[in-house]
Amino acid sequence: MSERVDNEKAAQILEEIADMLEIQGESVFKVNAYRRAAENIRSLGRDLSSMVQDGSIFAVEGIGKAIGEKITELVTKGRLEYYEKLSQEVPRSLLEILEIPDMGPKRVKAVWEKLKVTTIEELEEAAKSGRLAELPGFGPKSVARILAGIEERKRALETHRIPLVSAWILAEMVKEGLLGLPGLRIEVGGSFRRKKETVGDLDFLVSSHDPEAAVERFCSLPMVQKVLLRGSKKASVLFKGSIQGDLRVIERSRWGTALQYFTGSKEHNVQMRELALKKGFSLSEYSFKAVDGGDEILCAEEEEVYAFLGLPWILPELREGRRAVDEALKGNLPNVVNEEDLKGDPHVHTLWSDGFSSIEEMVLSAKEKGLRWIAITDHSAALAVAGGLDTARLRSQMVEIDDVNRKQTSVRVLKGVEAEILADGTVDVPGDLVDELDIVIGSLHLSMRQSREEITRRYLKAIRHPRVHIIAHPTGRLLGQRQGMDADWEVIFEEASRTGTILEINANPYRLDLPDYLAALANEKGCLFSIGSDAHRTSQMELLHFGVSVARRAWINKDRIVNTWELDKLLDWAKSKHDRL
DNA sequence: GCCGTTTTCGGCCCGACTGTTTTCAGTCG
Ligand SMILES: Nc1nc2c(ncn2[C@H]2C[C@H](O)[C@@H](COP(=O)(O)OP(=O)(O)OP(=O)(O)O)O2)c(=O)[nH]1
Ligand SMILES: [Mg+2]
Ligand SMILES: [Mg+2]
Ligand SMILES: [Zn+2]
Repeated sequence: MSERVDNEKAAQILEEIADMLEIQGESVFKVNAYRRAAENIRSLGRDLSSMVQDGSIFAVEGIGKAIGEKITELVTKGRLEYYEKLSQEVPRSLLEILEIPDMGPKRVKAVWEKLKVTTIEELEEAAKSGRLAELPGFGPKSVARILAGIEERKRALETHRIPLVSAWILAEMVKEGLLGLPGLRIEVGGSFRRKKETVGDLDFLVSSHDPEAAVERFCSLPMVQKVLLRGSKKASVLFKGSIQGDLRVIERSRWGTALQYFTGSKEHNVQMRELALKKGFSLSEYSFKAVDGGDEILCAEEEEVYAFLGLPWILPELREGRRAVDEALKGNLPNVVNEEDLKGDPHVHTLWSDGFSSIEEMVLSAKEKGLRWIAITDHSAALAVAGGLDTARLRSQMVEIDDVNRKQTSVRVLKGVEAEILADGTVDVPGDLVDELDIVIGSLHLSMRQSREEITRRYLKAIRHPRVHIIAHPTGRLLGQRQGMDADWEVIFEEASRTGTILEINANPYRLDLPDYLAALANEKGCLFSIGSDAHRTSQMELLHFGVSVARRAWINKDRIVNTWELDKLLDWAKSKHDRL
């Protein structure tokens, strides 16, 4: 019996194949082809199995005949002979050694062949016994670095990616610590600037009149646990908490090319550099250099880099993979949403259920943010654990909302509910009051461990409900804590699109749900979106921008996001749902 | 292994830092 191979699993297998091939000494281009295919599969919203069925898998960038056939075998049979054969040849534990800093494929191959080392424990033993230092290319210093890497790995248990919001706090501390450098310009690049939901490290780009001092200050920041590497132009450190920090120092006149480089993604950089080569220039973080040895062109701002290649400036959130340059050349970049475009927040909790702020406090917070309306959407009765409101309490809440709306008019308060989608797909909408509700959110907190088929059926039923306007946090994932539910998202999104049921991008930074890659699929299916703070206290309304980032990363045009609509349009849209069924 | 408004074969981004090396390979960003 074999398990269903989902996209993530398939991507992992392709990455393992890449690692194993690389250890065997295969061509880096072949190895990169597997890595690129894996990366592209991760960004697919559609299930591989359905793409194998209709053959569209072969149309995915970076997937040709060989890899396409392997994926086909993998998802139809649940196993892949080529992978199993490779796994026989290359011990799996060698792939763990690859995770030790400074242990790349060449060195892993060397210790395996010459010292018969296949595990981290054996590597540690070989290092301590002095055998490792005798290998060509190794010496006392590299052995010490490797041992330190092994120790750090034991200490940190898991070197994992951290949520964007946690990185934010650390980044602010680092920036503060560098204040006062002469002529300082600083920006966080990498996945942080691209607003990826998690970041693997923090990448700081700095220019200063005193570059040496910049490196020095960075390496001696109080939150630095260890300096991993330090030169005149860059440094890498391990912050306390085992998150890595990379610093790159650059002349102000080269800021544009440097920021473009350090923002990535790697694939985007490669594509930019390939495009430059086609135009006869070699692009690096320093400049464009004419390949024929002619002039060097410096770019002080990022816009100039893109302009030089005939491209509009590309938003960092769009710079994943190789899509952005292709679409930019065709003039197909999305008209993305900005936080200022949001006129309201359609998902807010209060003291009435499991929130910690009153309706009035939430209104005040919304007003400060410049919002013109919010929807109070406390939980429905079925979610008793979260203090769900029965009909009587909901009626009382409505009285309070009317009252708040009378007292002030700057923020219009909508009457809503976050209604539980029950195990059989019926929605816990309070029948008596349904005509008085402006907005009904349907969401699922109970029986989340049902099968893929059952979850899909539940959502389809909820989407077909004439009163359910928004489906909130569809996958139910909690970053770093809980995997999202499995469901046939393609079918769900098609039905949401057909019925005009709005899909939420939950802006809570531990949810970000829909996640970017699924929101992108829903966008292709023509769905509408709402960005909801799901605030349970006033301060959480400040988190809306995380949802904005997800929407941008999903290439959604702002007119598909209902927060940007005039309120009347949204209310009309909600009222007319039965016409679209 | 993938890919192609100059290609179906011959390319595939470019540079910093480290340690070990007598001139550069390996790793990483
Ligand atoms: N041209 C080029 N640029 C690279 C390469 N590797 C990394 N970069 C650039 C682009 C990356 O966004 C940036 C920072 O590298 P990181 O390894 O920190 O990656 P990134 O921040 O994108 O993702 P992360 O969340 O840290 O794993 O450096 C490369 O091989 N070539
Ligand atoms: Mg990074
Ligand atoms: Mg980095
Ligand atoms: Zn909620």
